[in-house]
Amino acid sequence: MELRQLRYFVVLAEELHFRRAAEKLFISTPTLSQQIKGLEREMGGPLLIREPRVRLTAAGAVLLRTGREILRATESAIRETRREAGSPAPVLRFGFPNGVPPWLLARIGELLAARLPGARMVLFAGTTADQLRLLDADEVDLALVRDPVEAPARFSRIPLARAEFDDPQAGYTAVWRTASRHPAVESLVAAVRGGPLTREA
Amino acid sequence: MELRQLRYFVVLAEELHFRRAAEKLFISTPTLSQQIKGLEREMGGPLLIREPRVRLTAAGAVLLRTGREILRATESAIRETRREAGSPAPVLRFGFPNGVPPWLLARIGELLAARLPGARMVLFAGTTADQLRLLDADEVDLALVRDPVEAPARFSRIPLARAEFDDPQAGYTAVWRTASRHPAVESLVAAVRGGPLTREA
DNA sequence: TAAAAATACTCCATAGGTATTTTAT
DNA sequence: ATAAAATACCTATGGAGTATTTTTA
Repeated sequence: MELRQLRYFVVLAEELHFRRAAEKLFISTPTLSQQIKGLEREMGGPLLIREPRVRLTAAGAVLLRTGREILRATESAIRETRREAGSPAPVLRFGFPNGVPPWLLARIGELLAARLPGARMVLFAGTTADQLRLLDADEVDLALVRDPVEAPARFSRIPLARAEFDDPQAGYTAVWRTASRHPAVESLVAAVRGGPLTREA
Repeated sequence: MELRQLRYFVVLAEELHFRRAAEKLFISTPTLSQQIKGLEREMGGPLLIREPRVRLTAAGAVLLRTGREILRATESAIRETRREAGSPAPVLRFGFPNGVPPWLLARIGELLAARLPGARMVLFAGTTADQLRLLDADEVDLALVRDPVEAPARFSRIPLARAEFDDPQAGYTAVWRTASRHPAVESLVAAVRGGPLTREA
């Protein structure tokens, strides 16, 4: 068992819906299916009944209870260890364009909290042009910009989400200074790496 | 943070020696180094002082305490969930040749316990020829045989350890029926996959 | 100079993706 | 007809290996 599987399972057990859970986790449904199957094999039986509606089995209920406990303990361990290491709770200065879908900001906040317990986000709204200027001036650590982006080489980027309701072509890309070693930036990029999230409406 | 990193760190914190810890974990020292470094990056500071002797930092001590707690909670969660799933504690019927180094049996037992809490091993000693016969008769699930092995196609195999003190050429290979879906066999093979363990005397 | 940990690289298992099928409402 | 989950297949990240260097008793 790995914590990743447990994080996935707990979200799925709360949502009781593969697609919604996968969206919350910034992964695809097949990936979620696959990871849950792996967990079920290790547990020696199904954790969820899939029909007619997704619901927990007795074993699933046990793993939800104990799993939450483990995740809570993990966050607390990270927080305590970081504090003892003299590492201050990281603050992510985060720029975003006007009109960004609120759910996207919320998801980013949740991801950050799960990876770096105690971390804080400071938000800066502004146009895409503003974002790049703030990045350059080192006034934000990470910026969300609307596609298409032309980012100079000193910036790194990763596609984050495509907002279909807005414009089929318009998506959002996270941009940061390549030189940045900000732990929250690293965590977020690691968490999101691999796949843009698509969410309708 | 993943449980794998925590398992590695706890063993390392107990051994206070990279090579010995790596052996216990059936991995190489560079792999251990790399995983511990990843953990240290996430914690924002060193967990161990490496010179002149490996010892814990204050942050490392915190992570050792909390990490043990998390691993204990994880084992308990697995055991409870498996019980609720109606999955009986798996019993691994394990054949081994006379003269196998005792530390190898002990390591295999530890690995099994970590992956499948509550699992039991039933041991069968005998010659290599005995082992293959027992496998064929489905009287053992997994057998350790001395190299070189000629195993028919219906058997799968994975190199486990090379006993250098015995004969530079002599190693041990784990063999099981390819058709076997025994959870303990799968767990052990997953745990060991990737690398033979070499241990002197 | 021996032993321990870290680097430098290479490799591959598997987490994760897209496309498609199956199943149930 | 539609939506949800699973399946099939492919890609590529990063865990793990071997070989080598650095460092310190």
